[in-house]
Amino acid sequence: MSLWYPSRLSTGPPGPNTPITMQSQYEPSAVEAEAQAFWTDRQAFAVKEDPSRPSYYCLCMFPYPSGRLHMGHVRNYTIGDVITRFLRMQGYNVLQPMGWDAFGLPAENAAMKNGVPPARWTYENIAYMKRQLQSLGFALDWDRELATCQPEYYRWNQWLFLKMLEKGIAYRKTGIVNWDPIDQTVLANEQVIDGRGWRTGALVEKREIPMYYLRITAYAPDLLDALNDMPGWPERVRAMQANWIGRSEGVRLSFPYELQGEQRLLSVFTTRADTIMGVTFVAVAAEHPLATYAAQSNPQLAAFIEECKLGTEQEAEIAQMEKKGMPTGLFVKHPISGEPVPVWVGNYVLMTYGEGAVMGVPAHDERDFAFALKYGLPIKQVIEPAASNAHRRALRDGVAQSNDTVRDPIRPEDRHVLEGGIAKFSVAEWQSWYGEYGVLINSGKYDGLEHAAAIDAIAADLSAKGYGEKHVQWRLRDWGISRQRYWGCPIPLIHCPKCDVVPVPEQDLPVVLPEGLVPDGSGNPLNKTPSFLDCKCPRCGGPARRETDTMDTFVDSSWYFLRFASAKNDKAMVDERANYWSPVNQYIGGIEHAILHLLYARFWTRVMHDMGLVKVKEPFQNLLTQGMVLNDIYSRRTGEGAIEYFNPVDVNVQVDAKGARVGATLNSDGKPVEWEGMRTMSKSKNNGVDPTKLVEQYGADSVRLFMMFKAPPEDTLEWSDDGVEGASRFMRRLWRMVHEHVTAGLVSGKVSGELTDEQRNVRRAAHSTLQKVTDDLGRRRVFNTAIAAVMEFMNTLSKFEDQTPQGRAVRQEALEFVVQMLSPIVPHAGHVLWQALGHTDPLIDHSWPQPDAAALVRDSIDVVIQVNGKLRSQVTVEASATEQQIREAALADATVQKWIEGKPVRKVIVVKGKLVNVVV
RNA sequence: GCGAAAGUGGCGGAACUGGUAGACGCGCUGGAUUUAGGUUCCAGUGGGUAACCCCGUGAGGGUUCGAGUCCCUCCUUUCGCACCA
Repeated sequence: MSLWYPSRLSTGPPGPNTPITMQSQYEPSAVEAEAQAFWTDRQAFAVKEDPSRPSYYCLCMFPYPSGRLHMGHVRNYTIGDVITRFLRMQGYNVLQPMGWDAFGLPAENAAMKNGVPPARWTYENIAYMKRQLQSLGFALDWDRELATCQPEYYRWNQWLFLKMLEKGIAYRKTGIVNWDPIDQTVLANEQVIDGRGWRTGALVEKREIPMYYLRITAYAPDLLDALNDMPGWPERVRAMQANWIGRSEGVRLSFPYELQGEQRLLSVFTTRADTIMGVTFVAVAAEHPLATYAAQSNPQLAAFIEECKLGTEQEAEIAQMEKKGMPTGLFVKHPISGEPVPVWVGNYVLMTYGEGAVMGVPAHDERDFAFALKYGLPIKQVIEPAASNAHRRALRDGVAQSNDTVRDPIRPEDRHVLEGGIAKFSVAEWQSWYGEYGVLINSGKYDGLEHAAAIDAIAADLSAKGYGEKHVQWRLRDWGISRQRYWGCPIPLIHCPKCDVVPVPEQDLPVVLPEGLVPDGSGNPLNKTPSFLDCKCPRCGGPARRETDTMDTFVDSSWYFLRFASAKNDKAMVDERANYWSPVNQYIGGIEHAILHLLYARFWTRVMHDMGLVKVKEPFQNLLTQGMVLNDIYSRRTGEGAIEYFNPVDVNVQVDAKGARVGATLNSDGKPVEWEGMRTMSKSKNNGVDPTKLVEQYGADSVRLFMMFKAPPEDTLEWSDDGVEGASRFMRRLWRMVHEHVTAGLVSGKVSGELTDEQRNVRRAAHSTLQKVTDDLGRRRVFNTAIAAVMEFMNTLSKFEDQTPQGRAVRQEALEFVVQMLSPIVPHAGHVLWQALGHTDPLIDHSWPQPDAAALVRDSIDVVIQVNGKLRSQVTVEASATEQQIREAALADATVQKWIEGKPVRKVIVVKGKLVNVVV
């Protein structure tokens, strides 16, 4: 239903100077209803593969259907929509799909709270959130919608998992999980609070259970190398991924020992083999076989090991907890000196990284130092650190000469103190040693060698003895995908008492997850569901039991973008259409996914590529990581340490005469509340903003405009109601400007003939604004500066009052530019204003305008003049002025003369078209 | 702890390639319109100073004719750390 021109789009253009009746008031709800109805009726954003046109795949990370859209979603999808609409106007065949990351823990938590099956909760959330998305006017192809909890989707997880199993990419081994002994259930990390189960408060135990892993480590070198060839990704994301994959070159070496009459080896990996003569102990993980052996005859040690096993597996916590250890009483032999080295159990040694054992060199490693100091272990210096940063870097990079002098050596009197046990030296002294490269001392035949040469020599000797070799170690671990939970994709395996683990045959896929179950917190409900559990062994036909573990939800999100491109194919996981659309040209989502999701998707795509399913290997060509949305937090202490949080809309902020914040009070009682700064919107801090209410109050366009204007896409965005108000004010201003113009009669925007100076200036501003906005939206992908440029131009245009036919033509062209430039951001208003300006073609099908080079030409340029680098004056010169002419004009300027009076001019620097610097 | 990033007016930000610091907006101040509030419009708004000018981009050094931008040291804040998604 159209409120303004019921038949405009079918009856052709009005004649020149036809009086126009346009609603004088901007009513966003009516405008948005009309534009959305128009797009829906035409299925304007459903796209087909068309090899004759350049394709563009613009994708935002699909949401978890948590119940309601939050402002982070709105920001994410608005960025994607602006890019989509801009590129569509540039002539691309643009795919922008949407779906739902529908499996996951929150649905189970909701089920426990409300007794509603996760499936129902999820589908209701999807329905609600879909309406919210539609109200924001995103140019989405809803024909390709998918939810990962649908069997039509997850059957292909299962299918590919079985293929991976065949190829050895998927395999079974044991892994450690958090076990709640009261609820008899496995907990996620976020369900463990201070080492206790979130519901039961029971001390959480670690359990080893069989799980399935995907061999992502086999792809580690390729995943790392390819990062160098991904210019469309932010540097920091590539750096984070590279660190995560963590390639490190070093030496794997072994400490021989005798146990129960047998010769064995204790292996460690180190990047600092040059410090090997400084080893004074070896630490092993609590789970290490040597620790287990020693504990058999040592109850104290056994107790300590149990304590370690209770501890966290989380890297962040391990790194920050107190380093504790206990001697095993066992000794191994130093692989070079043959001297006995004590073996300790350390709570900071991870079984899952490397060999589960580390060599301790207290003099040159911070953690080892802390450990040695605490337990009175010897500290032996074996590296003389280089004095200067430059020299240190040179040593590290292997470019230092071996005869480079080492300045500022440790004084000999400091040295001997260290060799006899607990050191009596200052930590400041010692700190200059650790983590540094230098020249070896106290290392026998290796004395005098520098870092790289020392490692070479030591590795060669170890290799000759069979005690070690150079080795490349990766930090990346294989991807454990088993989850002992209900609401996920079933792992398609069957346990047969006779045949062990048997894959579900391909023709029996999908293994459908029963949707009616309600988890109650005591383990996976699938284990109590015989209709799911009981089955026949596909191999022997005997009674068997179905696997009840489900897959990590990162599996679902590792290939959904390929499925969007192969939507609704019930015969295959993906098809030729995926090759038309992929890679995703622009991927947009939160920085919090910088490592895991993006790395898993890169891995999964490579696996599909290697199986010949898709041509693409690297799934995301360009990546934009949008920042978070923050809001103020207001609170009040309510005695007994309890804190009550108040929503910012209920708070009145007091400011001083300059507008600086001086305090805040609660609207309802007028009493002060405390401002705790700005944080991400959350329920617990009561600082959320409901997108639906905002759309009702201001309209989707104002909300979109505010979010794009407030901050660059990658930065955090601070919510402000005043800011949305400002965006709304701008929309009314835009509306009024077009209204005033068109009610005076329509004119053509084709400008020809002689223009006055003012007309030329306005026209130049219009075209240069268009040039800037095109660059900002396209190459730079920043929207706040594009909007600012349009605002600035509108300030110019509002001062232009020329009502001559020529002046009105200039204004018509300018307003058409404004509406077009803003239309990716405020598409509803754009749609209606475009018609108001007399156009019969819908704006979404109109191509993006091109600036006219002739309109951009300037006759004169303002040149800034500095004297000794300080701004002193300004002159206007002809655009064609030579460097010599600019210099003369600058020196002739009266103000400049005053500043250089009596001083000889030493130098004059001329930056063409911009600036002159006179040095006196 | 390790890894990654960011610090510019009262606030969000702009300055893209080393070249006029503070565009644009919010807030604030004064004025016009209005019965009033709101809306709208006009003017002003980094600090110091009577003024000329001086000082100013987290702190301190450096390179340069010229530094928010490049280099070094330090401080603060935010994000990630493998079962939240």
